[in-house]
Amino acid sequence: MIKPTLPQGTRDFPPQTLRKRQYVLQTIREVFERSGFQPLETPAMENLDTLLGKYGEEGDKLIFRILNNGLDNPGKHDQAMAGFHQVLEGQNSRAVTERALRYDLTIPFARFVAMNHGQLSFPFKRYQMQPVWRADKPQKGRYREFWQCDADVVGSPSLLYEAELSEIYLEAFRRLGIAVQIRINHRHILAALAEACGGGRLTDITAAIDKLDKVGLEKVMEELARKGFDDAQCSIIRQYLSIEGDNEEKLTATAALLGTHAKEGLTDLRWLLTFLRRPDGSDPLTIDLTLARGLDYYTGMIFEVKALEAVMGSIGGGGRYDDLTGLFGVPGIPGIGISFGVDRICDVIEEKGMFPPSIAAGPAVLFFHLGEAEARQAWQLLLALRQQGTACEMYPEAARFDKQFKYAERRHIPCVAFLGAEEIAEQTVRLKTLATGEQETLSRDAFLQRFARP
RNA sequence: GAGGGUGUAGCUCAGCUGGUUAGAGCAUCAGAUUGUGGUUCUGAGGGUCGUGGGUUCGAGCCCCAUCAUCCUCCCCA
Repeated sequence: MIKPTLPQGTRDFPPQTLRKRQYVLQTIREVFERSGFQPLETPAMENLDTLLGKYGEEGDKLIFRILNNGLDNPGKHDQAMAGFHQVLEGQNSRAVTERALRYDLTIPFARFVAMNHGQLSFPFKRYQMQPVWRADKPQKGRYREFWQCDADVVGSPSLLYEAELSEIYLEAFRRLGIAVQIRINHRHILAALAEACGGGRLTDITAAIDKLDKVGLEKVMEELARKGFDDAQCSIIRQYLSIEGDNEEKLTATAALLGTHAKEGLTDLRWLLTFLRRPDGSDPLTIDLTLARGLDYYTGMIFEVKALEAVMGSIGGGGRYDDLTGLFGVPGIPGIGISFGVDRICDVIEEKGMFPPSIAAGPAVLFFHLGEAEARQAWQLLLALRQQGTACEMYPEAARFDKQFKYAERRHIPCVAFLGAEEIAEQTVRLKTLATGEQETLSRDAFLQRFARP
């Protein structure tokens, strides 16, 4: 016999935990649906080719690959051996693995759109809530299997969707009771910065400046110097990172520093901020010029959501991509999407103790088991209660009362019903509310009425 | 991929510089009362101390390895 364990970074979800997750999923789903997004699901696994090269070099390493079946087939022995040698040299081999678990929901969606663009009417708005897998090393807020909730729109370059998705973030986190900061930036601005530094090396720059709030300005500049940026280039980046103030001030300062190269990005940001501006003049979004986001396919506005009042990495992110389906041979379909990190969101709500107590509630009524004959009568009432849509159950045997009470308490069942000899004789039922200890004797009709939904 | 912490009862943990039969609280079960529990009292079950080696007269404690888990860096949701 072996000790049962879970694969690293995966978790079981016992009932109490799952209720919390479902509450989060349901809340987000309602916001998606209300905004006109339609549900979509894709398979847990994709062809490896579909995923490789879409998430950057690091991303490829974190994709869970599925070993092909039948590798022990003697007829294919040589092929398999050759494949393994390729794998050992760090290359991919279809002879060994040709499928992989999905890494996110965006690329599978792009694959879906590329396959079905003839049937879809654009703009196409879909949401998707499914687990994804990453071969990361687990730690706080990081799992190998976790859920994402994505909303994407493809087939329109309109900034109206930047606005719509922003409002979805705001509304969802408002409903969940999480205080967040939603940060935005624009890839064009980052590109303009790289341009001002002589072009190219965009990744080196973004990787370094992304760490600003974590390691501080001086460490960032050290890293850049180490990577071979000269004084003139460092000076520009230093000025860029030194830009502070409110959104308006950041826009102005960036325009002054980067000039025409950044114009398009700045115009987009300004439009979005103005569009979303609240009646009191406040901006619900915050410009963060250091925000880069690792995913290669973003080309326009980028988003990231941080929980305030909680130590946690980002709990959501997204951005616009001009040509995601182009990777699959269908060019010219621009899109934008956002993602909710459900597991981290659950962790934050748990940390803040913000889950509504109601989600722990069990069935409405527990029927006590008072003996074989009594239980038979009570069972009929139980069925009638269920028929009208009220959740209820019966204790399985005529155990001591304290056991039956304790069971009700543990299951968070608020009421218990007694149907014993007396009640049967009088055609009544005795109802006790556990929280208050109150008891009352009701006719069976009145009893059913008590739990009937309005 | 690099580096650290922690593994003792179902859960949370104690266990001294290595020394008899490894403990506590909670939980569970049984009993004291039985058509109304949660307070109280009594008792019981449950641990090859993560696993495998080593040092020692003697290891839960020291050493090595291994596994699991948590955390930090990298990167991310």
